[in-house]
Amino acid sequence: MARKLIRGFYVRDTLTVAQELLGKFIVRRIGGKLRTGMIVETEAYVGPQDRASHAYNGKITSRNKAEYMIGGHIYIYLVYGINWQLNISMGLAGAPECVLIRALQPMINNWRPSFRARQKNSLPKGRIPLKNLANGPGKLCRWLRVNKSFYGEDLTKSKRIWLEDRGVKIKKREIVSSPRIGIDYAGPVWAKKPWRFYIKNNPFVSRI
DNA sequence: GTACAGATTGAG
DNA sequence: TCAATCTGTACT
Repeated sequence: MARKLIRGFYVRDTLTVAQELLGKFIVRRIGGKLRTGMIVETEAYVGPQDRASHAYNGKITSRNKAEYMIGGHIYIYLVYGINWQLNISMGLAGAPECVLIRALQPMINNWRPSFRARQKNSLPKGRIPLKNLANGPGKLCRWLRVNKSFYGEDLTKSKRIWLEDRGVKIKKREIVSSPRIGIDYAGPVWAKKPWRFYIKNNPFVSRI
């Protein structure tokens, strides 16, 4: 039933994969337990021509070099000093393309974090509505407990994080595309590209 | 060495 | 509406 996504899935056209990632599952092993969420929102970044991409104009730095890896590797970085952003490299080695995972639908019915969990994740006290657990790129990284230590991780080989196809099919007409979030600096042409994708009417997307 | 802004978030 | 918070990057 559940099939782990293999290299071939990621080594394809980035805009296509960004849409096909909707309905796929991220599985994260923490200790002996699995934490799973269905991807409901993504954004595509297609360097080097994309002004919104960290790899615009072919720029390579120690921060963004994971973007150039062959599809299926994690490109993760910190924004605003606090929030990690989980990206997956796409395409062939040397192609600076990636997909940002913006929101997950957590695969749990209810969740009241333990004191220990709150400490480790800097989570607020009390019950956290499922809806607000992973409905944003920074929040889902906190929930999955991923950070710089996952930089360059191979999703097809890792024992602590990978992606699965569980047979959920998202139809074309269920996919909404819109401009990407927070990239006005890229100028009107690139900021307007409808490269943000999310599942229509899904309550777990970061915003409408 | 220093300055500056950001693929966000949560509080007010 | 705005501050938090820190790293990468550019420039002196």
